[in-house]
Amino acid sequence: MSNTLRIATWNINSLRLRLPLLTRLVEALNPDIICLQETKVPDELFPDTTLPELGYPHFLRKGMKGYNGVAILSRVPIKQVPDMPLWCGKDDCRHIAAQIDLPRGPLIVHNFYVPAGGDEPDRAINVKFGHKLDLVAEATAWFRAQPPRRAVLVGDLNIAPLEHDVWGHKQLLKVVSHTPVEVKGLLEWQSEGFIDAVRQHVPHEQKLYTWWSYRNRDWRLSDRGRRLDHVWITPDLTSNGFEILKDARDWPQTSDHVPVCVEVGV
DNA sequence: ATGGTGGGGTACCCA
Repeated sequence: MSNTLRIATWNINSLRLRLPLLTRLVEALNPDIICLQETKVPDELFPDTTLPELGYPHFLRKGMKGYNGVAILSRVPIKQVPDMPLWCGKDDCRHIAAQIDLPRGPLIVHNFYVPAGGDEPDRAINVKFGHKLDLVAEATAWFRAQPPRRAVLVGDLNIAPLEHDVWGHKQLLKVVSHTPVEVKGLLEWQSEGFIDAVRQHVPHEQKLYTWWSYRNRDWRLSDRGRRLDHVWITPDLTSNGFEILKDARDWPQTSDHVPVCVEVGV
């Protein structure tokens, strides 16, 4: 018997504005669990009557006014994992974790929104870059102290770690999201017990993106993408396959990120 | 080299 869960992640860049697009996501990917980042909605304004109609009666959310915000929507019952760290001492709604009780034992789903990090890749002059590095380092230390098992970690991690996770490796070495110090940090975090559940299916010399800037008029033609959105699993789970919903980048009034979905053997 | 486009919320900040 194989038990699987389809787990999707999407930086939706305003949940309220793009609520209609969630229907398309469900039709295209049929996920059991949807992890969202940049919901940009305070909890008291969360659309909690619409989500059950979409087929997701179970959800957790952690939102604030204007910025950031994460949510986990589920077809099956979930409960919030309590007592998670306040990363970098900030209560800025960048992480939420769910527990799903399954026949083989509980599964933990972590949903992260790592800071973008500003423009200048130098923490001496850009506190946002320092914040990004610090959050990644804190998360690394946290998972080192309590090694994950039966866990899935998803989110907009805002770092493209591999050469072919960006359109131009050399061009982007000094661009925030692909600098060596960020890449090193992200890979160290991943090495605390996780496997890249998407890249394991794709040769490393093949380009793979999940984000295309709004600033390119013809995003598909210029194809200056980056793989900023990730799905990691612990080795006691299996990644049976994945989908990067590139077509979502052409949806009306869409996000600059596209959804990523992995079918996980749990 | 620069600026290009979005969202939030109503002046800029953030991506």
